[in-house]
Amino acid sequence: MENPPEKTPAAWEGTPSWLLTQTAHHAHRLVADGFSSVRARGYHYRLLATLEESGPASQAELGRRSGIHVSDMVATVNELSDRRLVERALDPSDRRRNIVSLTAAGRRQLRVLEERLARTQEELLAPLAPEERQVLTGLLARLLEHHDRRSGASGEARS
Amino acid sequence: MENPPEKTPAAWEGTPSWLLTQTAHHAHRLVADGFSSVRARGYHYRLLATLEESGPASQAELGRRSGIHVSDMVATVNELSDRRLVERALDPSDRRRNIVSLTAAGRRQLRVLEERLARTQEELLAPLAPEERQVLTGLLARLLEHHDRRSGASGEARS
DNA sequence: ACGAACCGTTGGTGACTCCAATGATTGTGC
DNA sequence: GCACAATCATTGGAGTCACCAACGGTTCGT
Repeated sequence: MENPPEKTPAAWEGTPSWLLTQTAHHAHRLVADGFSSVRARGYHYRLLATLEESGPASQAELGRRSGIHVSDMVATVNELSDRRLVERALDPSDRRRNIVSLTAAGRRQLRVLEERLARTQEELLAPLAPEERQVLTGLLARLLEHHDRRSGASGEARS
Repeated sequence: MENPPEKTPAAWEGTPSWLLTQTAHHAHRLVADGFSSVRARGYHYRLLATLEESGPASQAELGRRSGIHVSDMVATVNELSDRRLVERALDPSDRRRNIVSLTAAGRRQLRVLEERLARTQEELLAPLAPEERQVLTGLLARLLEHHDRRSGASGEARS
């Protein structure tokens, strides 16, 4: 051709939304890669971590706590209970519910995932100085809180 | 129940990767919402913008320029050409290729999408002061560049 | 006891990304 | 010139994350 020399950096590449989503894509890939080496994915970690933090609960309750949609919770619990990382037991006091709880193996798996996750954070923020990392997380946290409030506003378990 | 009072903020909620992906999720939703009101999605905008910036090209070439996977390019071009926003013509000099080009309607649509996108950026960054916005985009850009280099390293059409 | 609300489950949608395989076409090496 | 390699468009699939509608079973409020 006769017009390719132009190295146009693409209009959208400077937009905050692009920077955010692309960086997040890298972050997600790093996390997923770290998890996949132990046959896990994001939902697995979130569920295990939620279970350890707030204890056994019904799937609906866990969904509220972890932000995982109830219908996705089914598959997640299935996958984890197939590998004996969580246990699904009937609630004798309410036969609608399954009470999901962490097994010893699940707790061990969680430790592994936490370690993987921590290493990923390092990798993700590698090019930034400690100070800059704080600035970044601070700004992101503010953005996140702002948008969480106006839409969804999840994370309310309190009565 | 009898044990919900604990308001555990969840371990992962402070991790940079969580903040990033969640904020990006909001960003993506805002952008998608803005686009969907004119029946468009991210790929449509990216393709239209790429076409305007670097001119008509084959689908493979457009894929390289826009970062859209070739197999997704097919569907994207289909959708846009169905609505006469782009044109798919056979390349007389190479019968393997389709030469995709922008129509007048496509250019108009691009103007609309750009306007939507710009408004979305405002919405996204609403809680941040102008100075903070610059800091954020700067940090994100550095992260993105870093990770773009080590993986993929796409965006190289020049020799 | 009846209806409302809740629970788990199934099955589907959508966006974005990526991969493998295929047939047609072009270019290259010999 | 011809066989082989490379390129192009296309199809079909996968995987992650998120969300929705509907179902039957269960419990709760009235």
